[in-house]
Amino acid sequence: MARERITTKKLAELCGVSLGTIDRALNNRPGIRESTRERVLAAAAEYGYKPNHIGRSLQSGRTMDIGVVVHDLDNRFFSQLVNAIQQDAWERGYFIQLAVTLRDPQREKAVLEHMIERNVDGILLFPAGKEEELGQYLSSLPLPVVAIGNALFPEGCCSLVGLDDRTLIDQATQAAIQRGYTRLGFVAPYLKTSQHLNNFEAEERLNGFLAAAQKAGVESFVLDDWDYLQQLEQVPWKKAQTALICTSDIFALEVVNQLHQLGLSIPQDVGVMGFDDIDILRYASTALTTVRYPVGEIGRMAVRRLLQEMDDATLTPEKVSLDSRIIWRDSL
Amino acid sequence: MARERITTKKLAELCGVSLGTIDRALNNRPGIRESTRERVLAAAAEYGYKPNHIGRSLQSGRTMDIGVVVHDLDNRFFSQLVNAIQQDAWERGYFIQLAVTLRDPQREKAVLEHMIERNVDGILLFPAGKEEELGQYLSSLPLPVVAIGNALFPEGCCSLVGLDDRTLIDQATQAAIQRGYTRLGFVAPYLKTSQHLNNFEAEERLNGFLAAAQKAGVESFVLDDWDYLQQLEQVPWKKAQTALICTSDIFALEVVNQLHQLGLSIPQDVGVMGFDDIDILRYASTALTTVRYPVGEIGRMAVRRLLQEMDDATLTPEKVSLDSRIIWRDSL
DNA sequence: CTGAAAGCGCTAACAA
DNA sequence: TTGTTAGCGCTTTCAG
Repeated sequence: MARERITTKKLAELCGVSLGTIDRALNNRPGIRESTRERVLAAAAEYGYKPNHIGRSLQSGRTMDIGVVVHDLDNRFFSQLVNAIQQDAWERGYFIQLAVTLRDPQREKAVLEHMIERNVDGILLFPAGKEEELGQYLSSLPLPVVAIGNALFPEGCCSLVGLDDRTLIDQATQAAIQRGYTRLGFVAPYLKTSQHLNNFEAEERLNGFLAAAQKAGVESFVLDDWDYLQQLEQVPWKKAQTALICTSDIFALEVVNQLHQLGLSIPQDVGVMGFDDIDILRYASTALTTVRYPVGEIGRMAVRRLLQEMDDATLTPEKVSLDSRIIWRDSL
Repeated sequence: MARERITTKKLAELCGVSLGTIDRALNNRPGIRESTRERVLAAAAEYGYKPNHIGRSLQSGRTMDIGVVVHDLDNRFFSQLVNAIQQDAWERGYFIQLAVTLRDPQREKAVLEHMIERNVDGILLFPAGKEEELGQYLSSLPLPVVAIGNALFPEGCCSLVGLDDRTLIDQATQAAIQRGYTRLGFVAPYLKTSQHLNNFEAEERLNGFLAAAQKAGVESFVLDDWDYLQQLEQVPWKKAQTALICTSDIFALEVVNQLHQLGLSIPQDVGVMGFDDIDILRYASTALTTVRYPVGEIGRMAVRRLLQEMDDATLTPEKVSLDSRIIWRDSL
């Protein structure tokens, strides 16, 4: 806690010049004698002048901040995402304002309002709400928003960067079938209880799963509620070679724990496939086969797209799907 | 992308009143006729007026933002920390500006400069630099800084919220000795290569380890370089019951992987103790005994202390150490 | 090459 | 009860 911040005005007094001259010196503008510039810069250094970004923002109408809104950070996926975004944004000269929704559409709205009041130049959002209202609200905002992962309804109200979830799970399911599994289970615990939330990704994955199972004509079931671990106790594993396709690695790891509890071996008795390829799989009790979620690339792509839209307000919403692939390990 | 934002000035024109009246209506100030207030509020709603935080900040001198600077977010510990901070700050009406240092003192300095230019009201910092310069720099800032985890040198230049690392590891080491281990290894890979960095926590833990080992008079060794996993191949495990005390769970998990590779059983052949109690231990191949790092409480305590110092500039730096304890599981 | 003045959006102080 | 004015720190005119 120390000396007061000095402003351009005081600097002008101290140097005995006008504000215009200070500005020309500090910001490398032309039309100033070299000796004057040096004198000003020397004084600025001496008195520890630091530009006041607030004043500059008010004048320029830009804050060089982008707002990042995700569900939470306890979730490994989001922390990796935010990390990638922050890094990339920093390198492009932008700062991050961070807030979380806790999957609560009300809070999402509140957070977005705060972001707007703070005049961020653009927003990256992992949407929690799915109501039509959210889409309209976002389209009405005076700044660009890019959605990540979850799509918004109605579509087309803002750009989306994510994966082609449906096709990927379709392919993963087919791969499981090719490996000889004759019964397929899909694990997406929150699908049932949070229908009012934006579960675009999970729904797309479910659709991909169902499509593949139907095409192949194999038996299938869906565990879409939070009692999914107990449900596993009821499955007649011996009746058919079963593979469990999970919407995320975390659920897959829980499934693995539970299967071990039940005395079942993986993949001999049951096959398990995850989704995300989170880094902690490295330490897991079973090496999990999974679909890679290129979280870093998605973060960077989202930043890139957002900056484009910030730069050119006439750009129309676009859907960007990144590539991915199955990472084969030991669980399926 | 839609209608322009409306300002108080335009609102005043539209309502046919003055700026002062607009202010009184919008901010619930006294001295305005109720009917006028209602008329203004109705107009504000109709035209979608939203306050401009930038203008307000410039006038008030406060941004209601706090800067959060950590090493990175890939590290689970930091993402949990930031999560706790963000939640708590939000509830107290503050927003988070987030940036990472990547453990680079240069970048740390750059990031802090940006935070200051953006006029955050206070900063929470997990320090990367250790030079005396950083301490002096921080004390010279016109806003309060609270350090988390790592202390700053020279001490006393800002408050610190963390654990009593030395005592905790001392106790953990003693506990290992009581369990019958007769040789003790300490694992802190980065101690050797990053001596120019702020490793206050790790150094304190090393000191605690050495103190306990010396008191008990047992054989001890330290693995302080990045080849620690290879080093494990050289240890004559059969010669004495060995316990490995690790500075963090991540290293402990790597150690566990490597010991398994070497065909050793835990804890029969070797004991392993971690530090942090990160949540992913739940899925790990071995249930790790560890020292809990109360990351949520530390984040909240840091926010609390920072707000106090923001509120009262006369407060003098203080060191806050939170309680912790050993979580006994299967690895030691 | 330099200075003066206006204005970004908001609030606070003072008049009316 | 309402209006007017000045100013937060900075940039951008337009004069000189």
